[in-house]
Amino acid sequence: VPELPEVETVVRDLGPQLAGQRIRSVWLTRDRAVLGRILRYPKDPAAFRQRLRGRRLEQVERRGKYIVMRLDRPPADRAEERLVIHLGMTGHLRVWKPEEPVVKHTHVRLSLESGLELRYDDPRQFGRLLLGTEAELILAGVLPRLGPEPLAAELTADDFSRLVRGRRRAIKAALLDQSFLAGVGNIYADEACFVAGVRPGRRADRLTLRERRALYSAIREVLEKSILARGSSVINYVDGFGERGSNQENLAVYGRAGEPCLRCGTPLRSTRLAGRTTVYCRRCQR
DNA sequence: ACCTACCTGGCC
DNA sequence: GGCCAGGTAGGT
Repeated sequence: VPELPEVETVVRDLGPQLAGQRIRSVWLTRDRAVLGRILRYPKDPAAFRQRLRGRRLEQVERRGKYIVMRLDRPPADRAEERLVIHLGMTGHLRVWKPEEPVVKHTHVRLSLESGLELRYDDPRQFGRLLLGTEAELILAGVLPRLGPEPLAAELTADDFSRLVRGRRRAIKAALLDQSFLAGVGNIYADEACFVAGVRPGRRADRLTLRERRALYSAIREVLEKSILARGSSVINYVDGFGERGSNQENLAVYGRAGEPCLRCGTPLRSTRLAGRTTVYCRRCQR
């Protein structure tokens, strides 16, 4: 579900509600099988609870599709720990009033000093929670290395161009690879390729300089536009307040297979690429 | 650099 | 009942 714009929206929503809040208590589902899938580090639910209880949430940030919450320093002056959350396909992270009914598939609840509750629900259980220092999480192999942030000012068109030139796979496969670029998923990969006029199946290293530049701008454009629209709620994405985004109304190709291209009217084609449904216009995209 | 698996739920 | 879904990991 959530790609960069959706995660960014959740992070911006949660920041003010969570920053400075101490965690009073930690509730975890008693379903051990579910916990085993979701708690990636520490694996032991008791250890996870104990390490989180009483800690203060300092700041909420995003890295790729990950939500990163910095925690206050532990007593013994050890390195700073983070609570890292990936929403998978169907994860939701929201602040609730304690009296509000707990929705099905709620796996984690943190009660805060403010009296509110941070709840994590995830029907498909593809999301995950990690808690530890950066070194610890990297050592445990639970934090994959991520490529650059597509919206970072440091990533220039030339940088991007160089990265693309070095890949031999389909450009869309590269865009979906989080170690190549962090945060783009199936929706925005297709949308960016459309805006850039590039077929998703083109080999990355065969794109022209012009096309690589167009793609660089297109990626930033579709991501920024979606952030402004508070994300794409195609199926069940909601923001940190439980509200749907509106960027699904801006999507030109994703989910529009067979419908006329908005630019030329040709019916959009659907194919399978990198294991994902891929929609493009065979006339506008070369 | 591919597949397939991992889950639930919605739609045909 | 089967297929599909915005995600990754883990095996080949």
